[in-house]
Amino acid sequence: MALGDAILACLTERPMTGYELAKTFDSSIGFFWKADHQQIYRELSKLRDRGHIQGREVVQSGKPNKLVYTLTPEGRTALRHWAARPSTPPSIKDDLLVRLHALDSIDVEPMRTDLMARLEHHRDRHANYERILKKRFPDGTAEGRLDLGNLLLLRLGARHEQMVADFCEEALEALSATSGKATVVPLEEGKREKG
Amino acid sequence: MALGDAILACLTERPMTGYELAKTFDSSIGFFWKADHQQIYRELSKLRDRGHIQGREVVQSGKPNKLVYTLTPEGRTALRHWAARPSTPPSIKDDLLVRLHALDSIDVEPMRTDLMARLEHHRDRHANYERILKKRFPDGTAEGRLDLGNLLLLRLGARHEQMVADFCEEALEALSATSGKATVVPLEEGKREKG
DNA sequence: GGCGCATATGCGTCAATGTGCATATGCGGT
DNA sequence: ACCGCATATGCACATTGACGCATATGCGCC
Repeated sequence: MALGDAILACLTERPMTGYELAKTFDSSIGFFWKADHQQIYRELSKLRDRGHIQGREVVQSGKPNKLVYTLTPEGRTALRHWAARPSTPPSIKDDLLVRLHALDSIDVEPMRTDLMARLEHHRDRHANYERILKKRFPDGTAEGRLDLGNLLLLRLGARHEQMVADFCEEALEALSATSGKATVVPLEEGKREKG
Repeated sequence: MALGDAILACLTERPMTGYELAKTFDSSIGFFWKADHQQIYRELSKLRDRGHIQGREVVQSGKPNKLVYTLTPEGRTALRHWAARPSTPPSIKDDLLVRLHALDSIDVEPMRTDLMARLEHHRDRHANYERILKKRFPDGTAEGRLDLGNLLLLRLGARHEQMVADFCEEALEALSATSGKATVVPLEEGKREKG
């Protein structure tokens, strides 16, 4: 039940609707955690049933009415209880790693293409973190406890992306050295499976 | 369908039984990917139904007979097809990050305890990666394509653990500076929820 | 002789997650 | 008039994952 707690954590900042939460999960927290709107609405219903959050309907014209969710005292307590439990270190579970493990049984060219795309992706995200860091923490220090948490969060994100980007570069270099050496028969076009 | 492909990737090395795969997922690949034996057996059944792997029963005395699974040509092709698709960058999804985001609504002491445990955990893993690297790649270079993949894999693992460990240290330092400042009422004993 | 352990495979259930589809409406473009 | 888009919420289904439990047997320990 981690997504529920992530939502509670978001609601400590300010009351939000499911729609807003979905957008939040598309930016700030969402850099670390992916969740689409259905997942969030479902979790919101559960949290409401448990009494951890309270919904207040706001009538709107031209748009559907919205439900603004607020943390209840029970919700705050639940969040604190959850945060007091030891965390479980997550595993990485990146397709890239599995492919590396079977590197001599797969085709190098798609792997190189993928590594290049990933390199760009992680560089973009890194730049994004750095941009936000410069904007929110120009002098690299935080004042309150909330700010401290977000500063640390952004720093971790930046470092992580930096590290993965470096890794992609290194892997590409290493692959260049052996490229075309033991390449298997190319895949026939039109036979590739899709996601 | 990523676990299935991870299993196919493992079977490129050598034929294995479900039991052996479970142990593999507890060590080498398992550093990045957690899967218990039930999950693996279920996935093996699916892969067998698809014709990606072939089971050969080996009669044993004293122990239950074992099923040694081998990659079929179809399985190899499926793995190559899968590896030719672009990978999706995974999200981090670490409880620690959620807690940091809500840092001013939770208790610091359990957070510090947790960070210390995590620091130890990631240091241990880092040491483990370094140990394996020194043993398998004493001069830091790989010969074949398979070795190259594993070298890169271990290097990524080592760097990742190093980075997270550094982060834990930094977070602990930063928390020390503010500790006891805005601490909320401590949780009552016996009221903590469990996993 | 009973207990736990390693070997070896598997079922059942539930929570978490992912994907597609449904509904309702105003606004701006073609 | 119709289409797509942003706003706003939600159901249904399938897959994946986590957890407990079941079965079968030989071996060493106390």
